[in-house]
Amino acid sequence: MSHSVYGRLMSVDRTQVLHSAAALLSRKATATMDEVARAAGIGRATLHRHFAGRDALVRALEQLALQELEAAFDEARLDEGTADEAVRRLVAGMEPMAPLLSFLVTENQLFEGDQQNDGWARLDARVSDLFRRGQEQGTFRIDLTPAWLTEALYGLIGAGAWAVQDGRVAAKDFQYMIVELLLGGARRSVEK
Amino acid sequence: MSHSVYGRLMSVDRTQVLHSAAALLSRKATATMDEVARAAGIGRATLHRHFAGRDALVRALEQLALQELEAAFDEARLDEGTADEAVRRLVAGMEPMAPLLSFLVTENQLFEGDQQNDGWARLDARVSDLFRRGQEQGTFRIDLTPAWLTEALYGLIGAGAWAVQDGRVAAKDFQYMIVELLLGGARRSVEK
DNA sequence: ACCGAATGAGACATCAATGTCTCGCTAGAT
DNA sequence: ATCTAGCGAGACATTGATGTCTCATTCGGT
Repeated sequence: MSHSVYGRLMSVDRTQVLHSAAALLSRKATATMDEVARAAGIGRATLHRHFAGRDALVRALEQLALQELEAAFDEARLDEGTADEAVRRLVAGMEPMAPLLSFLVTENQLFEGDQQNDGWARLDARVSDLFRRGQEQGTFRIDLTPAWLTEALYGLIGAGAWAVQDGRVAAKDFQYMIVELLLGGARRSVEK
Repeated sequence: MSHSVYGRLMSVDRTQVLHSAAALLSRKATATMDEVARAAGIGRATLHRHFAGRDALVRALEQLALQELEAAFDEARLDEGTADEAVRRLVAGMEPMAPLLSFLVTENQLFEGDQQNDGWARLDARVSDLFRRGQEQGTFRIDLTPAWLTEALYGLIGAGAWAVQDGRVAAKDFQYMIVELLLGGARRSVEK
């Protein structure tokens, strides 16, 4: 009896398939199952063996995103240091999954009417708490609700990913543009 | 011979159909032609008589959005008053088409590889010019490029539309949240 | 060297959406 | 009152993606 990581043989790495699917779908949301399979370098039948259908694939992508986001949030240590610094660490940690995020956000129209996956609620709460902490510490203005700042963060990350992919913003400026707009805003502040 | 507005009889109002299609598609981007027809209160065959196919429908929606955005930009008088005030007028004028905008932005993955519709380029240029003007007048920081601020504006409007539709932000706060974040940012400024 | 599990390729049925057509009807013009 | 353009409803063929199956092959473990 052989058992590798998960107790059985694994020729195709499920995670690797998901990542290439994410890369493709974030560029072409309507990509076919066959295109996803080819992009991952596997056959369509094999893709079907691992993910029952397109829905299952999207669900798996969502789970992957949730898991990686939780990890990124942990690593960003949202409750340490100033809220400013925590936001910077957060954006930096989220950059690698910006394309996947923007795909899932648009795909989340699937969940309209359905129960919201509470995994997203947990993440939203963590970000909201961060902004709330910044407000309580006097760093952030209190007239913008934490909920809105959370939405704005996602929106700006999506816009940034799109702008970079379209060549309107240099990839190296991704974090700076988002963080500076979110934290500092377009209006010039006398402090700074 | 009879000729009304456009030289012939019109039982179904093409613009009205497009607006209801926009309302539906912004909520459910994968809506079927049949669903679009039902939402507009017409038959599927009739919808097909007016728009050859789904592509043609999306193109028409795009043209409608371009036309209404141009009008909104004109009415916002982007080159009058301070850049701040112009941005406020701009966001106010764009609010009614926020859902349509967010739909088209995600749908614009269709144009990947194709030629970008230069109508969008014109609009982008007008917004970019506004931000550039604000920079030259010393109101806006110069380390955020006009191109990025333009993308951010679209991104925030999309995020705002989504947040409102999802009940996370009150509709009446839509303009305020977007404008204040875009102009003032999350970091509290001593002036204000 | 052997064996079995998993894969790739392809065939196949299914299904949903699309696009086209016909036909009976109605509203508006004359 | 009549006529006709345009509509709704439905039937129909077509298309493309999906999901399932089979079979030969390959790769890893023993």
